[in-house]
Amino acid sequence: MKRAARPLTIVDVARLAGVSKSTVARALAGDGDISEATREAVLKVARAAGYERNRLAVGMRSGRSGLLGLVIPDIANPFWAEVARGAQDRAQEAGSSLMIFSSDWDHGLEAQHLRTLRQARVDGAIVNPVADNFDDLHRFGLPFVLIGSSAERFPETSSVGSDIAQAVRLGLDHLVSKGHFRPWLMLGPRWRIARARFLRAVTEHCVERDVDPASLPMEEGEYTVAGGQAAMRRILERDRSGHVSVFAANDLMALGAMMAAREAGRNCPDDVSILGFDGVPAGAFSWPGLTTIEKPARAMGRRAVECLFDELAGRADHGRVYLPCRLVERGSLADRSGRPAAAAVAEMAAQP
Amino acid sequence: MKRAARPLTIVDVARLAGVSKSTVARALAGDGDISEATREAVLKVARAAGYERNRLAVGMRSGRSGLLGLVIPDIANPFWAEVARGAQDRAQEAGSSLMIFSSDWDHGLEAQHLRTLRQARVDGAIVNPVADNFDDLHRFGLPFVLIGSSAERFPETSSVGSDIAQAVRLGLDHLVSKGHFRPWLMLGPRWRIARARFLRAVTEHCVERDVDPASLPMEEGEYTVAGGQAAMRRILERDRSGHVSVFAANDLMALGAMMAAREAGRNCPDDVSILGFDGVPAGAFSWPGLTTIEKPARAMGRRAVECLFDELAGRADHGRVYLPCRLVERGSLADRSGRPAAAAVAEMAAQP
DNA sequence: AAAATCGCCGGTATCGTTCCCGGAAAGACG
DNA sequence: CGTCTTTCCGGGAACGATACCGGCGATTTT
Repeated sequence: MKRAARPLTIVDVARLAGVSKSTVARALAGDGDISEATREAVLKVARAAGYERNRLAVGMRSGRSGLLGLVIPDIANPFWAEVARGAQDRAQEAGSSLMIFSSDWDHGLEAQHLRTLRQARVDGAIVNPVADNFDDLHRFGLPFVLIGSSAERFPETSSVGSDIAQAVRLGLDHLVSKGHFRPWLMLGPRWRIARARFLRAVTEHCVERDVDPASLPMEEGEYTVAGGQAAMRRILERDRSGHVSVFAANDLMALGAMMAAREAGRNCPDDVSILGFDGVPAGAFSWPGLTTIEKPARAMGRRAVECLFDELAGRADHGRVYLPCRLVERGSLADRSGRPAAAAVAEMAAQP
Repeated sequence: MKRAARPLTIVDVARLAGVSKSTVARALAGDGDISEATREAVLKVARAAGYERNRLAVGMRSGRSGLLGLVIPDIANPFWAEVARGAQDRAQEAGSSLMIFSSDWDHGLEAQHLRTLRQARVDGAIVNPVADNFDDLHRFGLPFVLIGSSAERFPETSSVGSDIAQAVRLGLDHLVSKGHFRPWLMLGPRWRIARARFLRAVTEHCVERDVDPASLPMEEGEYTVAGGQAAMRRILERDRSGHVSVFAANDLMALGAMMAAREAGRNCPDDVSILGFDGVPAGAFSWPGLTTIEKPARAMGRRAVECLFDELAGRADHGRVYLPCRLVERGSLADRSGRPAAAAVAEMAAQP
């Protein structure tokens, strides 16, 4: 156990190998003017001596620190944790490491994190910006990639998100295929960017299918369990027409809706059908299991890192990447496709 | 928007302020031989010019990078994500930043992450070691603090964990207070260190209460939903004595047990009572809500960083810190304390 | 055969910061 | 007034690595 207190440097290796430090640097870099024989010899000596490259010094001289930044709302949120994991894995494959920061949807914190990243001389960053806080990003001065929503304001940067339009299509088609022709839409609060995107996707899909978007009933609430619970209570009050179907814009709201239904003595999926959106792990443990549309969180993280590398390499196409979502069927949606046609027509005609 | 492509250096600030770079360094450091007047002036110039300290260079020259490492099994696991969040917050308060790595319970990956941390010249690290992989840690060569379990093998390093003994006491006392005198113990697999600690705590508590530990029935399985489900099926097969109570060593297992009970047509909490251990968020959304013992994950993260700072400052007492757990009552535990005494006695006498 | 090219390597400057040393100015004291 | 501290600041040497330049043989070109 005689590990040297002070780590070895490149000149130590050079002395041990009987070459100059330039040669050692070339051997380590792997691409310089060096013969295969000496490279092997040098690397062998370096390994045997337990040399480990000082990435601080490398970053300082070469201008590339090998560090990447990730600024997300909250690492303790399961969705963002998945994103972080994907980014982490991809960064590691490329030999860089990730510095993760949680902004808690707070402008000041976000600005502070961006400053920290600049001081750490990260090569670039992946950011999910707090709504309306684009000034700090504009003066960030380093390459970055957006993740999540709200990419509209940055025409010159690339971004990675989930394909909301495709997800909504998937959800509505599934609802219809199970015999739910007029589902309630449970939306988030008006100031959230995600709400507008969700609603727009619904409208477009309705137009494609020759359905009047205005015919779909709506309720709204916070993107939380409590918000979904409250919204569901209002829905159950307004809708007395037998089976109630709900398409929630968020899994937590969907879970809340499930709880509200139970409180009201309604059984899911017999009396109430619920479709969620996100794919949080908790949805698998509820009863019944939450049928939902899963966002590709981990893949988004991976892809964002790849986009950032493109940006860094100068071969940036500034594209928007929208990754497809996946339907996860569990048990919260009743199959009503076998009902007599008359019943379906009656439901469609009913006014809540 | 004319941000300089190349960031300013300390000599730029020196030129702007009309002093030497040493003086600027002193002003920035905040404690050197410098008059209050010049410090103010220099800082003002630095701020106005948008100077930002290069932490790479600082780390290189001073030997302290301001970087901390955190190696955990999986950042996408809600428990570890909470730990990471706590560590992150505390590190930020102290002006350092955290590099997080997921080992996936894999020896090779863990070793690789430790190497990366050494190359990044982190000041120290917080590690939840993969079982039996202590060699890599021993040759890590940098200050570190253990988090989670398995601290026994490192008498010379401090560690932070949850107080399993107190948690088990809390759980067993609560079970008894609700009239569950002989709960099943649902344990993890034999090779996991946590299992032994849990079992030891149970034994100690039983001895204190003059109960024969061997009288408590047990089942075991993987620390997963599927593992808990399988274990619960075996329990229900073996125990035909009316109400079945289970103390699971892990929330995921508890959730699995709940699902198995439902499959078997048993109602929770009327026919079956379940107590979990961990405090994962999903437990709040199950039906019924999972009564559980919550580990102070975020506090553990914070505390681990503080211990690491102590270690770095040389004032390490190499202590073991065990943070208390908290009982969270939801609905998975029936209150049977009001039953006639005869029934309770009969239950205690019954053989599964 | 002289000149140009090429592969491979060593020496030196440099990245941005901190640390140490020495010196100038200012105050203290006999 | 001379000397001795004390306070404050500037100059240079590191830290560990890479970038660049130039040199030396060996090979190729004209």
